[in-house]
Amino acid sequence: MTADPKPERAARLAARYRVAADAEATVRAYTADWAAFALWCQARGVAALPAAPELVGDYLAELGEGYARATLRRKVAGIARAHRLAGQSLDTRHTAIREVLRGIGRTHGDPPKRAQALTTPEIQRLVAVCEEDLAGLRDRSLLLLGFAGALRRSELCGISVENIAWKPRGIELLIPRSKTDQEGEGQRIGIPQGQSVATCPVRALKAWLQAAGITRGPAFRGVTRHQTIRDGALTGEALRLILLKRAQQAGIRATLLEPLSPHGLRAGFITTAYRAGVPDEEIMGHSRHRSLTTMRSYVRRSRLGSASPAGKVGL
DNA sequence: GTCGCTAGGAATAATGCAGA
DNA sequence: TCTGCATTATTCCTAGCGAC
Repeated sequence: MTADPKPERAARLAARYRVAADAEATVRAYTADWAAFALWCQARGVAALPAAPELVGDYLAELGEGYARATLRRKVAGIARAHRLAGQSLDTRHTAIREVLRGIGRTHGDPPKRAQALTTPEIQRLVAVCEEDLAGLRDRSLLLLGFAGALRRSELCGISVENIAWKPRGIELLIPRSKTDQEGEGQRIGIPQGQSVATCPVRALKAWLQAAGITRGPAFRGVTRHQTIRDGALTGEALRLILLKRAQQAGIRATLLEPLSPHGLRAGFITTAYRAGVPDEEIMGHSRHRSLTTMRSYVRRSRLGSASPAGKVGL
């Protein structure tokens, strides 16, 4: 009797889908975390699998002074993940792990760095330094669309011409996949025309696409200094470098706790919308936040400005 | 050699969810 | 409602590439 090939195929498919279940970034991070822990165990002549919570606690304590608590937490998740894959278990809530993490946080904890919120005045300054050549048109469009759409850098770089629906009063943008849409169901946001021609994201996008002759594929691409357009989409890192360059030209400076990054476009939109009195649910609908708490973390930052209660007590 | 990127790795922030 | 956890995206840094 020959074996039925179907179960074999099903097993292969299942294995392939198990691999695809986690994002590439997660797999990369967890693999590195596990490799580092295994090496540490090997150097001490102890087994990494299964690891006792006390051993993981010792590992964290040794790493403690060099890493942020967020990183240590992820390392624990990576080690636990390796245990699950091997059919073992690691109690990440064991006091030997939890108390070490808490202790490291209390002893060496630094305030987390957050992207500097780039609000309308900063956007105007950034846009003003963009020239009328191809790179300038592209950068202006990138900055305005990223801000107006409250887009993450991956979403901004991932926009293709096919995802843009031109409407009489603006555009409708289809975000095919995002951090909060892992299944790729797609989310649509509307970007209306701006009141000022100089800062209108819709006009800026149209100007860039027309000048670059882009009619399909990635909307935002590399531009060489000789004004030729590359084929592929810009990477997130390229976007960050572009923002840093424009910020330097515009005299916008980063601070130690609030560095400049493309995420500042998103943070800036939320901050500006909140200051303008836009209701929470409308902001969340546009920024595609599912959690009010997360969205409000941006709102708290905005209160550092004139809207802070501390600014209203007559000091 | 310079510019404008891309690629890759390590570290860290952002995010949503489950459970207390 | 708050907190902690797990997951994922982003940041930062460095090296390298291709076009001029």
